[in-house]
Amino acid sequence: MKLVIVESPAKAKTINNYLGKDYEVLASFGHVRDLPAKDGSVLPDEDFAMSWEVDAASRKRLSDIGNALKEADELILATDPDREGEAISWHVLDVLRGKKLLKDKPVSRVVFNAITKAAITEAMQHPRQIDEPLVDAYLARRALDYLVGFTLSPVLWRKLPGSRSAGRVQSVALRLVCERESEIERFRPQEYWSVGARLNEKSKSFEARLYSVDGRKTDKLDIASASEAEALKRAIEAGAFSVAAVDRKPTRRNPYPPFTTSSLQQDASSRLGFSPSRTMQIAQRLYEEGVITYMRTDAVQMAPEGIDEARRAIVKTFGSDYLPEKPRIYQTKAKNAQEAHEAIRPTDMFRHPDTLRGDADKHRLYELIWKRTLASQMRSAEIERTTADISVFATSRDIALRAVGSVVTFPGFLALYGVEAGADREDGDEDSRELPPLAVGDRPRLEEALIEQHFTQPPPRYSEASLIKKMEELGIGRPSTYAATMSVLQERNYVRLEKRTLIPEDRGRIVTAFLESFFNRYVEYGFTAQLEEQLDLLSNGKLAWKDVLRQFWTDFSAHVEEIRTFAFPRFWMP
DNA sequence: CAGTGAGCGAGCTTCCGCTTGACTT
Repeated sequence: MKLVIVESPAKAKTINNYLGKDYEVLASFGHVRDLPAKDGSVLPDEDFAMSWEVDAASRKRLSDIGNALKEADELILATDPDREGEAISWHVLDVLRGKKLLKDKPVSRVVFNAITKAAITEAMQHPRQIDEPLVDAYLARRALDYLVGFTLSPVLWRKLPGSRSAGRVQSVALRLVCERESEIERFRPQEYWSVGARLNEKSKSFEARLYSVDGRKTDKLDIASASEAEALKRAIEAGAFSVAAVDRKPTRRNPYPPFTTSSLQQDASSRLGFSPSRTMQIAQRLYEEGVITYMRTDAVQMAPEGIDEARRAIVKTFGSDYLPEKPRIYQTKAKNAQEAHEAIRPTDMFRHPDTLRGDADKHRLYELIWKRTLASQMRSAEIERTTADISVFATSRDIALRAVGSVVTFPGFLALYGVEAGADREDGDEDSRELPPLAVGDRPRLEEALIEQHFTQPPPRYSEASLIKKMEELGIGRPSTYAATMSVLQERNYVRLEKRTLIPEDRGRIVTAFLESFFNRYVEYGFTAQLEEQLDLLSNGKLAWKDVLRQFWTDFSAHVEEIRTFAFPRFWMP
């Protein structure tokens, strides 16, 4: 019998089915050990010695694994194919060796990117050993996070009473919220006017907007006062109209890629009103029931089986007109993506949402995943976009208007997964606006000249979901921790959630101001990205992990000492 | 003499990332 170790029990169950009787698959339930949450867990002065501690729950798991190992003649470590996965294998192996349970039994490491029979069978034929440089990169990451957090936090306690914590991830997330708030406070709304006309041709009304005045194209903010707008309105009212040019252009809109953790959290937030943590709780249940693939992922790729099933489901549901000739392949754009899993998708595309039993939230989330997955493989929507240039003549000014309309000539994926209003383009409403059939030389008549006052708007506050999206873009945090980071910022009273937007508390803003002033390097938006570059070199064997840590610690500790002993003026203390 | 209050010292907080139950409500 061969003993296989993976991290999650649901994954263990699936793999057990694929591998059959000669194997026993057990779950480690995540990292089996961690640094104790107290001082001295990493000792820079003792060559960065790290002390590991097995918690009570893991102790039980490890003894189960140990007992199974007694009956087994081989150990196969099959945790995720990324840095943290390699570390889990290393931790498990290190504990088993420490207990002298391994004897002389062979140990190997296998990795697969999708939990499918083909991928696992293939992986089993290519075993390797633990990737030590990758484990080293984990050790450097783990130690650095500990040293930053457990050094900066006490400095904060001392200098800013009431503050609670700082860290590589949470402090940057907090900074994003605070900087956005400052932008909003600095923002001065600017007045501008839109000018246009409601015209009529062949008994059908349509709207045209001001395009140019005296031969110069007008920009959004060009008409800044009521008097200018009214002058233009009078000129339009006095004029006559002629269609000078009509341009019809077919365009297409492509579907979105399948869900990652971050994009699922965003869409569940905007379309269903779920918080990221609620989304993850529901997704976890769907995963445990075997209904969806793993929900903590940064990959947009689907296993070939998934793509194939989606394509067959499209034909069955919509007919072959909705199926593109070739499968769509998506590329991950997120920085720092590890792509240890595939995208989040239904495990069975023929499991229609309406057949899913269970509560309403589960049904709604599954329906969103099902639709997004299916849509991601459907044909593009085809849209005919018409642009009509209309000159205004017989009036005091040289004015041109432009009318834009578009008609969906083939819905494609839009039949299933609509584009959210205002989601990614300002002129989104024009997608559905239809123009009458216009031809050059037509003389539409004026129904009404239109002017309207507007003010520019400040940037919006972040929601939990949009902050996570931003963090993902910066490569900060991981799918397994996005929701947790949102909770930390609130528990520390650094931010509060109001109408699903994040508002920084005074305490959060003071902490951010302090960190920006005295530890700017460590809360820069690119700090994690720079760290990741070093970790890449490390995992390629081009750097030694202790050298990376030593370089970091030399600068960091000297700087901390300087700030820690600096006598702040009394007024600093709140 | 009892109550008050100044002053002192001890103990506590804290990171990120991987994973579920075992808790309570």
